[in-house]
Amino acid sequence: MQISSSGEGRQDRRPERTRQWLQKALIDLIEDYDYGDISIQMIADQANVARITFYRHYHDKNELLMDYIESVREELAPFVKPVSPGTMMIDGNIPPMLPMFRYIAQHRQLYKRILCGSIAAVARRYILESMIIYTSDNVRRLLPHVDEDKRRMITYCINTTTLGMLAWWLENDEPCTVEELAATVFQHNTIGMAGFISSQT
Amino acid sequence: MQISSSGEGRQDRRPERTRQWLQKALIDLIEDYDYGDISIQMIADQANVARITFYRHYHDKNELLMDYIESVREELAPFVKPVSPGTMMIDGNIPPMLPMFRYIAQHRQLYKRILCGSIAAVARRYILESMIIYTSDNVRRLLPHVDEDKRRMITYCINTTTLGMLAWWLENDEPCTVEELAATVFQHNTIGMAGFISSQT
DNA sequence: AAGAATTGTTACATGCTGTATCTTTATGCT
DNA sequence: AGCATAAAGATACAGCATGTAACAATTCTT
Repeated sequence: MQISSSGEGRQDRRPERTRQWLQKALIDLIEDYDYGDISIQMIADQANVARITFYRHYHDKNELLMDYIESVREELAPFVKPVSPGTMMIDGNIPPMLPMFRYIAQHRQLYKRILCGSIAAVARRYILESMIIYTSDNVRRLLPHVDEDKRRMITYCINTTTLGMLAWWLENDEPCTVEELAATVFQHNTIGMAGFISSQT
Repeated sequence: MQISSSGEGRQDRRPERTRQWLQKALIDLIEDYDYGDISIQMIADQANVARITFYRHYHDKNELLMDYIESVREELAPFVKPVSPGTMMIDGNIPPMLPMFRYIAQHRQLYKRILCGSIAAVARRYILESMIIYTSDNVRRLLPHVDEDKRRMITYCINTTTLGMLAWWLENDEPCTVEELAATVFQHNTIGMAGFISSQT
C-alpha cells in the first residue's frame, strides 16, 4: 500500500519539473528576445539549470518549442466547437471561432510572439495541423458530397485564412475588434464554402 | 566623350557582380540545405568569394535573402493583372491569379523552398507586403463604398489565403492541378468578397 | 599609367554547439 | 532510515560560425 502517492505509482518528478522550467524560461525569453537570437545557454541560465541538462531533455531548441506549443494546443482545444450547418449562413450570428479569438486576445503578447515572430515558421506548421484535425470533421459534415481531395483543400484554405488573419490582427495591435475579426474570417470562410454547397451536383 | 560606356557614366561593375554571385550561391545552397543551416562561410565558398566580402555587401544572411526575394518579386510582377468587377462572379472564368500560379508551378522547386522551408518566415512578410501593394487597388475598385479599414482587412485576408494555399500546393507536391487550385482560391476569395458587396448599404 | 575602389589574405576574440567524464544531489523503495 | 538509482551539476574540450581588423593584391575608371 502506498501512502505518498497521489495516484499511479509515483514517478520521479524531476524530469517533468525541469522541462517545465525550460518551457517557462523560453516563454520569458521570447518576451524580450527574438526567437532566433535565443541560445540554449540563455534558456538554461533563465531556467537556473546547467546547459547540459537542456540536452538531456531536448535535442534542439525547436524540440523544446514544439513541446511548449503542444501545451498551447491543449489550452486552446476547449474553445474549438463543432459547427452545425444551420448556424453557417445566419448573418449576425456569433462566429464559432470568436471564443478562441477572445481568449487569444486576452493573452495577445504571448500569441503575438508565437504567431508573428521568427518563431512563427516552426510553430505555424504545427498549429495548422492541429487546426486541421479539429476542423476537418466540420467540413466533412458540412460538405458530405464533395470529393475528399477537394474537401482537404477547402479545409486547409479555411485554416490558413484563419491563422493568417489571426497573425495579422495580433501583429497590427488591434486594428479592429475581435468581433469584427471573427465576423470577417467567418464570412470569408463560410460564404466561400457556401459556393461549394450550391455547386454540388 | 565616353567610349567604353554603354549608357550612364560607367560604374564599377564588381560590387553588383559580387552580389549576384552571392545571390546565386544562396539559391544553389537552398536547393540542398535548409535555409537555417546555411552559414555565411558556405555562401562565400559557393560563390567563390572571401567570407569578408560577404560582410562588405550584406550585414546579414537575411539581408541577402531579402535582396534576392526582391528580384523574385520583380519576376512575378508582370503576372499580376488588375481584376475587373465583371469577371469577378462569372463561374468557370479563368481566375486572375492562374498565370502567376502556372509560372510558379513551372519553377516549383525554387518556390517551394521560398514558401515552405524555414526561409518562409523571412520571405513571407516581404512577399505578402508586395502582394498587398498589388491587390489593394483591385479591392478599392471592387469595394469602393466599403470602409477603408475593412478594405485593408479584406485585402490581407485575400492575400494570406492565396499565399497559404500556394505554399500548401507546393508543399504537398501537386495535390491537384494548378487550375483547380486557382479556381478554389479565386472562389474562396471572391465569393467571400461578394458577401461584402451585397451587404453594403 | 596612376589613382581609387574592390577584393583577398591572414589573424584574432568571442560565443554557441554538442559531447564526454566525473561528482553531487535528489528521489523512490524496502 | 538507508540504499540503489536516476537526475542534475561541474568542468573541460574540439569544432565551427560570427564579426572585425590590418594589410596586400587585384581590378576598374579616367
